[in-house]
Amino acid sequence: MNLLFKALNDQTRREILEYLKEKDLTAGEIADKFNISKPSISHHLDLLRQAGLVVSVKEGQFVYYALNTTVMDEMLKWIMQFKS
Amino acid sequence: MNLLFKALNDQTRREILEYLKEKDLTAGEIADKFNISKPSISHHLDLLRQAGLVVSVKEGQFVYYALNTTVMDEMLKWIMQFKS
DNA sequence: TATATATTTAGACAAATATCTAAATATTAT
DNA sequence: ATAATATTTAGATATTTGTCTAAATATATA
Repeated sequence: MNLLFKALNDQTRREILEYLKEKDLTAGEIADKFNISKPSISHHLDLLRQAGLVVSVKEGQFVYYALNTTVMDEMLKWIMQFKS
Repeated sequence: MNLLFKALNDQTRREILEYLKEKDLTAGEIADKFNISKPSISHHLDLLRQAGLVVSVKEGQFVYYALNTTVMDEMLKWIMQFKS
């Protein structure tokens, strides 16, 4: 839960997730969407991966990132406890 | 959204919300539940208030804090966009 | 094999954050 | 009025975080 909330506590990372909602993207394609250096984006992707929010697959020289929403269920459940 | 995610990105603050789920509490009662100084708890409560997650009402020398879950709806909606 | 491309790692740095103690403010009770 | 209680504000400090540049690693291509 800590890693999850931490990962989502950043506008850039939340936007990355929204891009990945549309389709899988390489690290470079993601970086191109922001005015932030590639190493910084790489770091953001690492935090998202640590939280389980994305998975990465290497294809040749590219690394594809894809959304994994299953970990969000835990968070949904946590929030829902307050709404009942 | 930023303030909301920020407020929830802390174990102590999340626990405060869980205590407030049971019943309204004064600042002092909340502080008593943690091994953290009262000023620090006061600061946590301020962040929760900024996020709209709690409201406070002064009653005499006490300040009662109560949960406000309506702001969680926005967050729920944001998360749900990924689950559909 | 040498070069170009894609990505990550390493290390540095400024800004944000969680915490503390001391002091200030507000209210109640003697 | 004075003292006691509840809470917040102010200011300091160590840690965490987001960012950068430079370098390292891995893969593809000429």
